[in-house]
Amino acid sequence: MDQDDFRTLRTTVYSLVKQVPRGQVTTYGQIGRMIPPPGDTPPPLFAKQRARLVGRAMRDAPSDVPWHRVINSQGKISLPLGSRGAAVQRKRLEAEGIIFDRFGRVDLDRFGWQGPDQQWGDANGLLRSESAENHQPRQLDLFT
DNA sequence: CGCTTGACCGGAA
DNA sequence: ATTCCGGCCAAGC
Repeated sequence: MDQDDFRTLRTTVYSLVKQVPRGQVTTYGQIGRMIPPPGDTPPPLFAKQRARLVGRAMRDAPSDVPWHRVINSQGKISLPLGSRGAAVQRKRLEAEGIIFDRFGRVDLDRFGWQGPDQQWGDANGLLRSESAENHQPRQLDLFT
């Protein structure tokens, strides 16, 4: 994983995020799971999340990337509470029709992106099936 | 250089 | 539900 790989990885992240339609959201982890592994990386190792990298990529995303449609696995905005960015993100999402509950959470079952269509995925060499399964994060747990 | 810091995440307690 | 922990990894200091 050298510098070039990293650039490629970031580019992939951006192109993926660009696929998220207006009015829907995705999560850092979901994007992270769709990134193709760099050639020499053993799958088990790669299977680990790269969510943090996605977050970092969003921090300095080009203006044509809808970074605001990426939130955390809890359905919440991840920027520091009360920060400028957090307010902007929420405002943009609400402008797209996304609803926040009183705890600042978005219902991922309702607004969560289902992933790029197979067509696009194939054309862009994305991971499929097991390793890239859409695996929507749950907000409900098994006990309640 | 080494050490700390996050727009993270899932599992365990 | 909430907290904690280990794993992640580029950036900043």
